[in-house]
Amino acid sequence: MTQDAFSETLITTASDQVFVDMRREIVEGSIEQGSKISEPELAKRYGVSRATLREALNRLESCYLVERKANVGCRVVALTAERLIEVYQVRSALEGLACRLAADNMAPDEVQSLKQLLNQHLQTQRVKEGESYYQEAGDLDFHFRIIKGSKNEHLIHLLSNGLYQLIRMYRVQMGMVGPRVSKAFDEHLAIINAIENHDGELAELLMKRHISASQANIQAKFDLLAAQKKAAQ
Amino acid sequence: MTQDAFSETLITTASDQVFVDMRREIVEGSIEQGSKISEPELAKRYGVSRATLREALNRLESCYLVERKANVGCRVVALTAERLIEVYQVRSALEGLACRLAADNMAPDEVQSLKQLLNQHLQTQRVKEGESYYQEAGDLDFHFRIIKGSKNEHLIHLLSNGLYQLIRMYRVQMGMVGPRVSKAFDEHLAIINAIENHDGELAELLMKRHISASQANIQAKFDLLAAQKKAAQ
DNA sequence: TTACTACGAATTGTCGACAATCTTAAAGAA
DNA sequence: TTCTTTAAGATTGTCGACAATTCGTAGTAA
Repeated sequence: MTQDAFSETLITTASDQVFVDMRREIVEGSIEQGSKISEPELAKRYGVSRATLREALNRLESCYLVERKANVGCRVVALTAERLIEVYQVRSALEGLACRLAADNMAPDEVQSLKQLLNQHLQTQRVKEGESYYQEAGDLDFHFRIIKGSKNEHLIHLLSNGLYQLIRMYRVQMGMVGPRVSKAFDEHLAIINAIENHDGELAELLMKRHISASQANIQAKFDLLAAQKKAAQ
Repeated sequence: MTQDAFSETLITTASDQVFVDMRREIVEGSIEQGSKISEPELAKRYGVSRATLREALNRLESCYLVERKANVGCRVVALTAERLIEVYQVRSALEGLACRLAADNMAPDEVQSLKQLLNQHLQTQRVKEGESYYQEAGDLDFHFRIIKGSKNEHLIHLLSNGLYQLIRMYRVQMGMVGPRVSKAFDEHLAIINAIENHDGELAELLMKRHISASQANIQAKFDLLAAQKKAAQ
């Protein structure tokens, strides 16, 4: 029984393992977006029965990575520009809330630890100059800590088990390693300061802006890729 | 193949039917909150195999009505005061967003139809004087229409398939038929006016307030019931 | 050629049985 | 007595097979 990195999923059963594996493959694009999922084929590939695979598919559906139709089957979700907007609208509202709650509920040592993490990121960033570390794992870590700091279990579940896998999927598959690294760092700093001052209103506002900027960044990348794709035809 | 009233669930398979039936029983309290669910027992009761039942349980889990632990089993969610607060914090953020979006995206005829519905509610209310109709179905209908008016599919799914069943569970089991009926009507009117004027900011604010009031109302009932329960011991 | 129908292959939904795990209760040791 | 250990019982997880439905194809008629 191990624990998964990207959500607090305890891996105890075979279907847990298949769920986590498939999730990784979908997020990273090994299993192509929009592609149909054949139950018999994948069951054989993961070495489990169809019942076990279907259990995993059910859970992938609840985090919006696949879509099912009765008697038809399962498809990996398709990353469209429209859906990106929808997801980020929801994310902004929820993570804004998380930030406001965190300003009230985060323990002082949690805040200190988060500030320390930011400093550490700054060091790493200076050395590696635009290395993808910060943008990927570091940014995720920052957001997760604030989400947890809200102490709202329902909200935490909704974001970390629900939305974030889909958001990661966009980021990974769009290849987000842009020039937003240093800007994002400053924004993170401002947010944590607001939280430290228990200024929930400001923290919420800053987080919403931060997320809007992130959305704009991904959207630009999306349009760029779409244009390249069109030119290649 | 029929359609379910409380979410756009198309009932095609046996597990669909079990899912909808169980959901109703849990929301209404026929299946007691906090109680353990025995797979063999319920499978027999619904006349399906365990596989089919488990499929339904998976979906009940994704709308937060049951909780599962690996190798241990399934429990109906317990309605606590803490959870009520958490859920309403999330609801307020999401439905506030829905309202803001609806102010931009709702079609004029949808707005008119909603105003008409409100008038109809007013008539009914005058006749039946505090009858539970408005509080239950009418209020739900109002909120659902605005949620749909946001045109954000992800948000719509999150609210109608996710949160609202849990919210209904609180309302039904707390026996919400209070004196908020007329007040709620006025609040609804103000909200739809803001939407009609495309004033998203105001609409969001009003909706958040409306939901806060609703939360306070349920919370009061919750405390009352808790006090009665304590006195009875 | 085009549209419709009917058939067959493949896929999904459902079932009953077996294996792995947890829970309960009894038995034994400190 | 109280705590630990162990074994039986029950419950969940997993499997392979069968039934129901869908999708593609070939064939027929207009």
